[in-house]
Amino acid sequence: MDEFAVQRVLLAVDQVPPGWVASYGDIGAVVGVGPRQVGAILREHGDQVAWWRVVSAAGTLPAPLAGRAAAHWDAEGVAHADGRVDLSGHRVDRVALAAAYARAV
DNA sequence: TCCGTGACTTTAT
DNA sequence: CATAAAGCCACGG
Repeated sequence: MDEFAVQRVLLAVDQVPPGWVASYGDIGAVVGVGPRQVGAILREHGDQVAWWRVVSAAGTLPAPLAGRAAAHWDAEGVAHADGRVDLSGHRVDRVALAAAYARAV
């Protein structure tokens, strides 16, 4: 396991503000790892960050996770239906995320 | 080193 | 909207 990649991914997820979401691809592009690796990292260290703010490009998450994320989405005002987030109005700008990440490093 | 696997993505049917 | 296919990258056997 590449611990440096883990740290970068967790830090990037930390830059997603409440009420907003990013896709695995967004996070991966910012920290320089493949989207699949982002998922693998969140699977093991997701409990340390706001994992519900990271969803697939289609706005979905595996069934069990979508169920638990729903409460957070409601609490933060993220529009969603049938376990699927509405990315049209809550997806963070990839450039802004990269900038926030750069400041946080 | 080859191969299967996965919280993925994009394009084409 | 549902499938399929190909690309993707790191990990473990």
